[in-house]
Amino acid sequence: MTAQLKVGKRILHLRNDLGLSQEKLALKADIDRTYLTGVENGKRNISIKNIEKICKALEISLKDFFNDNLFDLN
Amino acid sequence: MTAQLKVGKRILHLRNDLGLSQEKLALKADIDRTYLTGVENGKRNISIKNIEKICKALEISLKDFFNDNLFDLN
DNA sequence: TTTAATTGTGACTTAAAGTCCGTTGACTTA
DNA sequence: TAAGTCAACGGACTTTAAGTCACAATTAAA
Repeated sequence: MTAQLKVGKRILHLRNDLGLSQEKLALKADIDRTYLTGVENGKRNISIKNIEKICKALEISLKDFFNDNLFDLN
Repeated sequence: MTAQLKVGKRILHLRNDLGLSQEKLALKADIDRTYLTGVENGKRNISIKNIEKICKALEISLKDFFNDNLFDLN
């Protein structure tokens, strides 16, 4: 699994926890809804700036965002 | 402090722990030497793919890379 | 079973990422 | 003082992520 897909899965999971639609989250993060779709599906090689934007909208630190088994070695 | 700068500081710190020069690490990570300089100095908005490349070269997981006070909530 | 909300896709432009060439200055050691 | 390593920087490129759009497809709910 690529890193992009891991990031996408993580965002999807956290977004569902908050009960937000892609559109609501995209608005909150000030990014395009269809871009967020691409990120969640691992189609976009997202940058640290946009990861940070999304983390802020998800109300989570970068530390906690990556603190998941997904991001363990292999 | 921007997320880019935090990433740069983290890479620098881990690189020094391993006693590697920028050039050695860049070679190991298969990225450009001058690009790594920019990343370490917080001038580059690095993507998740390249963060992963550098983490592999630093022999650390993404989870551990971001498991640092730098990446706590403000 | 139509309507409405939500998510996914392809294609595109443009702004920036990333590479490759080199130079410079600081520091170290022979 | 010459030679080497290292980090930072710059110009000129090529490649790719960011960002947007119209529309299709899926799901929920009425």
